[in-house]
Amino acid sequence: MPIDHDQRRADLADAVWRIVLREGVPAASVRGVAREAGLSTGSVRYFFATQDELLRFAMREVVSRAERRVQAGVEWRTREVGEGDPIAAGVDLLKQVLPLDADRLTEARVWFAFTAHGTTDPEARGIRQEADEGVKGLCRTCVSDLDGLGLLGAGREVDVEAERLWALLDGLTLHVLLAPEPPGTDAVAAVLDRHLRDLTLNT
Amino acid sequence: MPIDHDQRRADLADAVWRIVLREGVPAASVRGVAREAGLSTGSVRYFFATQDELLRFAMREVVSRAERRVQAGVEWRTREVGEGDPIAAGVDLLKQVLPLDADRLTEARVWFAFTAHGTTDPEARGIRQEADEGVKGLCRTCVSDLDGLGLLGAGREVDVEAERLWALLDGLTLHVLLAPEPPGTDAVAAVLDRHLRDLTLNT
DNA sequence: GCGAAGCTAGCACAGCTGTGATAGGAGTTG
DNA sequence: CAACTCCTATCACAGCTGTGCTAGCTTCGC
Repeated sequence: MPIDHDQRRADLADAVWRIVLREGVPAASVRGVAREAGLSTGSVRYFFATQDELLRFAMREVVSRAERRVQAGVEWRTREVGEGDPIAAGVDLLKQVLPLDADRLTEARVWFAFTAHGTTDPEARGIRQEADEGVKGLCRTCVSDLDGLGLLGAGREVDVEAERLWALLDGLTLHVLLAPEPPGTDAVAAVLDRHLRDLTLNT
Repeated sequence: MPIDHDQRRADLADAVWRIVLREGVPAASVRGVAREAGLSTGSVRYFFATQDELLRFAMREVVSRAERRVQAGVEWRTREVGEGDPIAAGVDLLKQVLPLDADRLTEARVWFAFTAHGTTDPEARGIRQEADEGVKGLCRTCVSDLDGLGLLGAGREVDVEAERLWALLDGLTLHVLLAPEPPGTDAVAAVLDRHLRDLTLNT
């Protein structure tokens, strides 16, 4: 019975994650990952010809997981928007990409590490930018939904507000990751709520 | 005539910066830095006993430069606040910590690389957090100045707004660093201006 | 039984790493 | 002149790195 390649690759990506979390991207050597996964370097290199390939796969895995979560959130959201509170709907959607529970915190940490690694590796940089487009789109959706409902304050432009909301979102993520005592879920949600509510005010 | 130690250490920090910019923190090996600075590893290690010491010094150098710049900005600002436009004064002050010219862009890149490295090295993490306190304080100053002038919108809390402004600032920095076509100075200033102006609106 | 995949483990190579230790060349001071 | 400090360069050690290569193991299809 042959081995499930996808499963193996996912397991190896998992091993990469664990090492990245403990010791950072540079420590994710082929030998280290092999040890972490309980395999030999030869086996690892049977599934990933080169180290870069392995690392990039592990990085893309972050995007995949986040995408699945957001996808589910979007469907759930369409109901909520219809039910009346578009602000709360926006907050709930944006919270999906913030590291507010253990799993997403792990993802965000790994993601951040790879982002920094992207300063060196152009392909990693590309993956980051691709994912960023998605998040940016999410922010734009929130703003233009408000606009569509006639709730966007007078004198506000969708472009500027989307950009601002996006920056706020990434800033919040950064602070949850780096602060000595990270803001709690409620605090983050409050900031988000306040921001979206401000978008309804006339300038 | 003996050598100026401070100057030498600064030169070595400079060499570290150049390597970090080109190839990332992990590439800043003792040998590499020595080569970059035109010295031998022995010489480097005469001024920095260990690699960590060298790296941490290079990281602190970012903070030193930024602090000098902001310090100057603060004095310049007190005049401006008095002259009447506290919003513009706030924008000008906050722009000091954003990577809006070549020098500050360089600093920010290096800083970001070290921040990520801080996930591994606790001392680097500490340096980041210390500097973050400064930036956070800057944001708080902007908000509470508005409050002091009676310009803060009704129903707004200084704490929440400072936190939000800080997140926005860090998010903007991140985007300037990572975006494929970074927002221009004007766009960033516009976002900042819009944000500060919003703070004067009643909720 | 036999061969052919699919997968694993291990070795070898060349090159890098941080750091300890030591020898030598300047320049100043006695 | 000698002794001294300051600074530099170099060698050595042990250990890590990515990757090429090969031998052996299972498990399948015939």
